[in-house]
Amino acid sequence: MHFCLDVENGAEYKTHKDKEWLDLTPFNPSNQLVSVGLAQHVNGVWDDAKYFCINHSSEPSYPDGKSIIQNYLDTCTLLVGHNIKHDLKWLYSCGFTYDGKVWDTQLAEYILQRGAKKPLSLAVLAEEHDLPRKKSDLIQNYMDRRESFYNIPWEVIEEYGKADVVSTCALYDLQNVRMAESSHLIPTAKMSNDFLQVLVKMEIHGVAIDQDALDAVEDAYKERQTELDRSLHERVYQVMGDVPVNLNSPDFCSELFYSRRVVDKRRWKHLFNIGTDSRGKALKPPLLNPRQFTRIVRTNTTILKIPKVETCNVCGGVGSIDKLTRQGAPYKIPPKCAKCDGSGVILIPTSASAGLRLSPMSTVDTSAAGFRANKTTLLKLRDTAKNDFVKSFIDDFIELSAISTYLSTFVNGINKFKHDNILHTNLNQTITATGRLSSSSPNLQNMPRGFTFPVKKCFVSRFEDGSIIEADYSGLEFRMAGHLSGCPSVRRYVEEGIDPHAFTRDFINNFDSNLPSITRQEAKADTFKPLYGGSSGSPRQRAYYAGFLKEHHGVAEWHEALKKEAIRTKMVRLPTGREYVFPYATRLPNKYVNQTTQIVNYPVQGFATGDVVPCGIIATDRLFKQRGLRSLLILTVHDSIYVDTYPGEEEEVMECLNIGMLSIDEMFQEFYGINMSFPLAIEIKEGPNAFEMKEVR
DNA sequence: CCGTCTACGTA
DNA sequence: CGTACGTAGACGGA
Repeated sequence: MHFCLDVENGAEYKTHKDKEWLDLTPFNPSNQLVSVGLAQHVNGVWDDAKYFCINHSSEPSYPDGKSIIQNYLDTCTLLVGHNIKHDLKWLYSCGFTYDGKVWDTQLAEYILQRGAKKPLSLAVLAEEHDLPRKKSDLIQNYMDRRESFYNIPWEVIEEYGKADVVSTCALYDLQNVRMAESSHLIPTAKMSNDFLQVLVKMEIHGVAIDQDALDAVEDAYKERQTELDRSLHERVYQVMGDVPVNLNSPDFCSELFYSRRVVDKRRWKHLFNIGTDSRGKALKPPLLNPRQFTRIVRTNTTILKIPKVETCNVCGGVGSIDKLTRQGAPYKIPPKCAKCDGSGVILIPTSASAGLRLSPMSTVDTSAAGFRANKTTLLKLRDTAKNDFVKSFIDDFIELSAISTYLSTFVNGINKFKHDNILHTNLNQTITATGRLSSSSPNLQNMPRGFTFPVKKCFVSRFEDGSIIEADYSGLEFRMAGHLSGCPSVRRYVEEGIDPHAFTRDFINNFDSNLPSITRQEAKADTFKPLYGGSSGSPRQRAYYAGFLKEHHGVAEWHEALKKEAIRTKMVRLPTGREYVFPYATRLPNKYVNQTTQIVNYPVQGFATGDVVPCGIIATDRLFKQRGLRSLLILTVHDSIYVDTYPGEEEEVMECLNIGMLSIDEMFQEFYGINMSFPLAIEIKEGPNAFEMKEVR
């Protein structure tokens, strides 16, 4: 029996650090499940949606609503919904159970879009395909007034909610037709929907937070932040004089480091092609030789001077002026002095140069406010710095910037989103162009790497004497590039146990012994660059990139084949059937193929982290269930799985990870009917928290 | 108030 | 012509 389902729920506006955000989750005790709408597929058509009140301020709850819904779920074999992960989280959190399959119309639409990042809301899709519409205008006023669904009149909710179900049913019917026309996408849709059900569990489990550990790390960071802030402000005063200081401001930092002020920001942006394209990617800077670059910089900036502070001669230092209203009364808030902008002082430039006088080297160093003050640019220019004052300033500034991010994004992020010491991140399936997950609220995919980041001490087991176990695929993207391309040399590297990143490191370090050597971690970027169509860099990097494609010539040949496929079909298809569209793939007169870097990257990224890893996670989840483990899957970060391990289950959890994550061949047979016999390997770490992890043999 | 830009971090 | 992401703060135009 097939059903289509949609829930409505209460949502609370929350405040954290003066910022407001809407909490829609079932994990917030002030949010309630308000209603459930259900339509049933009978004799090939959807019946009229039934609508149940669960919790509402004025409407009595539907008599036996919960058990009626549970009875439907018990007979259901396919549950359809738009963004059904949200509905399932609510149902499970309210005690409902469901064992059948799901079909998320949003997820299916995402797969049908083939990497084109177009809107996926039910409203837009209904409009686009001329389906029965959502009735968003019914609730718009209530939403604007921030009325909770719990308080919106019941008749309105019922009409709105039923319309959502009807709209979703129609979209599902249409998708059946479109999927039949592109039947190679069906296995990906089915796998993704199975994966969705594991993700629901992961999000509900969440990560347990040790608040004391988090507070301790926060205190340590804040102490260091205060010290760096004080010391940097002192030094800024020496080189800038008595000016307003904001080390978070790109505008101020540009002037501080480069001693120049942009005359006309609009013209500056135009000159250096600063901005983002329709997909949010940075535009390419213009090609200028050093002479042209220097000339443009000189003619469009003024040199900054240390100002002398004088009392404002208009307001006499008060900052406001004695102006009366038309009625002759004084203003409640006296108008600001226009001359000094309310500061009471005016700054007269002297002949002394201000700032740290770094010289930008090229267009890549420019930004909208002038010049970039990020880690890479500053480290690059640090070598050209005239004295130790500048060098140590740069070091301390870089450390402060990092600590500020750690505190504002990560420490605050955890505190902002956790519910009762459990952090339920969102694992989003329909965001990326490639098919991998994204993570939000908070983003747990961009935490600094484990052993470098003490904040991870707060990620602990919820079980007394429990532990955190993490398993990740070794060199997955490199291996899958080898599988997809059939490159014999990549396969040989894997079979002979050659570490590709160590190889890269040694190649680059042996190229010229006079240059500083790089670490294995740093070499990773160089391994991936040629794999994803990159070729520019320093002489030793370029030599390595050329060497990579010569060594792994199968990869180079595959890149050419992919480009041809993209030009011919405007599409690239993976062995799993997943597709990506490249509508502008053409060969330009200079032989370069538009969108090359995406054409060669998407298949590897998508296959490895969008097809292989989800299959490994589904398999691991099945093993946990079969063995009745109490340990919980709690997170995945692209090529890794985290488990909150129940004490005593450590060995069995590691066994499940080993079997599950390495059963891709079987999983691919099941979902896609294809072989994936390329050798895979995983590494397993265990610890009392996500910081103190030790590799387990 | 909202979009753009910069910066931080990850695989 | 490495790719893919999310979040916070500053800024600037409505």
